[in-house]
Amino acid sequence: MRYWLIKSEPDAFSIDDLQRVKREPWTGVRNYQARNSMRDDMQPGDLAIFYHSNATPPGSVGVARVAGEAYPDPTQFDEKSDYYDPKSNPDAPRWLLRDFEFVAKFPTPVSLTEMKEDPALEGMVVTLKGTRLSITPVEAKHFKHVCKLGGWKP
DNA sequence: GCCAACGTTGGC
DNA sequence: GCCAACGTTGGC
Repeated sequence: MRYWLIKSEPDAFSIDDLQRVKREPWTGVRNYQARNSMRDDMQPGDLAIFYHSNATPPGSVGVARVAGEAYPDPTQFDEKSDYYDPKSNPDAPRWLLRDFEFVAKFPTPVSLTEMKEDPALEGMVVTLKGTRLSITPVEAKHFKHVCKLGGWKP
């Protein structure tokens, strides 16, 4: 079992949206490192902190679960999509994704500021300066601590 | 393969 | 809206 953090802008897709739809394909990731995490490193059942970026305040708001295996992101072939990638070949798709299932919304959201100030979360990627990666691995102890701060028991 | 220019992310 | 960080692109 591995742990992850996935970022989403709540204006585009929030934890409430995930709670409503229950399961969502994580479309639009166009960064190779993040793609490799989804393609190679995730296992069905892994848990991920759901993080709101570009929010007020930014922070961790819940938990999602990796649902199923990696498959091609359909938006890369959709000319009308913002995520259309004309260089991606349908015979060898460049962008793969996973579905995520809703697990929990934290009773108490954990702001980025709070995470940065907490010594127990030292070294967690999302708290480091200049980290723009939308999908990052999370250590088990960090995952558990964020859940505790959020008032949720795994 | 270097690296300058450019685009994007995302906190503030 | 600003801008630091940093990934990508493309000329050479």
